[in-house]
Amino acid sequence: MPAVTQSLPRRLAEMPVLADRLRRHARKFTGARQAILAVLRHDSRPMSNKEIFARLPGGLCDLATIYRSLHLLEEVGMVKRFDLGDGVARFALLREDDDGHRHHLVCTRCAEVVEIEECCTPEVEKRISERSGFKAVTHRLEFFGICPTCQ
Amino acid sequence: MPAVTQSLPRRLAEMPVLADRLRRHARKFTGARQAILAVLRHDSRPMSNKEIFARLPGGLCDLATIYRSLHLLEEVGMVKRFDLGDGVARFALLREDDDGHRHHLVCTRCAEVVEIEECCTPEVEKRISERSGFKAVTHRLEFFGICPTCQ
DNA sequence: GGCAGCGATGCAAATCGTTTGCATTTGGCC
DNA sequence: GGCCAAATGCAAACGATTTGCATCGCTGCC
Ligand SMILES: [Mn+2]
Ligand SMILES: [Mn+2]
Ligand SMILES: [Zn+2]
Ligand SMILES: [Zn+2]
Repeated sequence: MPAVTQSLPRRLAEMPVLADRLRRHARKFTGARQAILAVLRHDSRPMSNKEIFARLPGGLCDLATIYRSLHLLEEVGMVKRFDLGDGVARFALLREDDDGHRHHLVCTRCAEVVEIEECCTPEVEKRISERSGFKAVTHRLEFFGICPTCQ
Repeated sequence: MPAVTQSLPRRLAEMPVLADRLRRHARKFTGARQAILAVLRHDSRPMSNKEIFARLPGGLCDLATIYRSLHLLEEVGMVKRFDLGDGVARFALLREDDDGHRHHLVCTRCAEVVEIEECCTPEVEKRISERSGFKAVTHRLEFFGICPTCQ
């Protein structure tokens, strides 16, 4: 049980609100999507397609549908994609006013994931942009280590 | 032509020295490995297996051999693996006294890669370790943006 | 509430990067 | 030169993700 400051539990949107966000984008609120959103709402830890699939009531939908749904949810800004360095995409629900920028600490033994509150690069990003001539500079930062349990 | 400060050209080991580093680990200095190291020595930008393969004199070795060779070179600390976020592993030669810790700025349009000199997290890493109880904390940090050419 | 139409889904096959089994070759060392 | 473990070629296997296509089911509209 890592002692890191977890970000405060953000109030998660109710299902009808999520349905609305989808319809606003001319997307359907299907059974599969409802179930996927329910899973993501239940646990804020970034989850892979397979993890989500495994938590769905048996055979509710095909794995391909999960992949397609998460793409769509990412497009409309309802989920954020994370790359924790193991070649598997993970997703977490986003509040409507959240850009999802955040970082994690991942145990390299058991893959436990802890959200990190720091973002060390507010001004660094600007400095890099100025020096390089690159525009729209963003960053991806993840920490790795061995969790207390695995030590 | 990005204006970013490229890291100073580090003196690269001569081929015989590289051969030696391999033999010291009881590994053979084969034709394939010699060619792969030559490619990496010629261009310090992190390169994928396929990129290296493409620069090798026609059919000098199989792609599988490149994969195996890079694993081995990584094991003995002669190359460093980078993950620039596109699902393809890239590798760069390491000097004997270099741990290879560095960061990059990647153009999301044309994939141009620029090495970044900053590492914003010397003390952050320690703070995170203390707060989380995780040991051996490291980090991976990459920047993304749109290069001058692609803007 | 019923309907048409477009978006969504299931299923299977395809992709892509990477790994691996196995028979064969080769570099390093005496 | 010869031995032998290490290295290689080739093709098949893999795991994550994507896609083609026929079918199905939300939604907006009447
Ligand atoms: Mn940040
Ligand atoms: Mn760093
Ligand atoms: Zn752990
Ligand atoms: Zn570019």
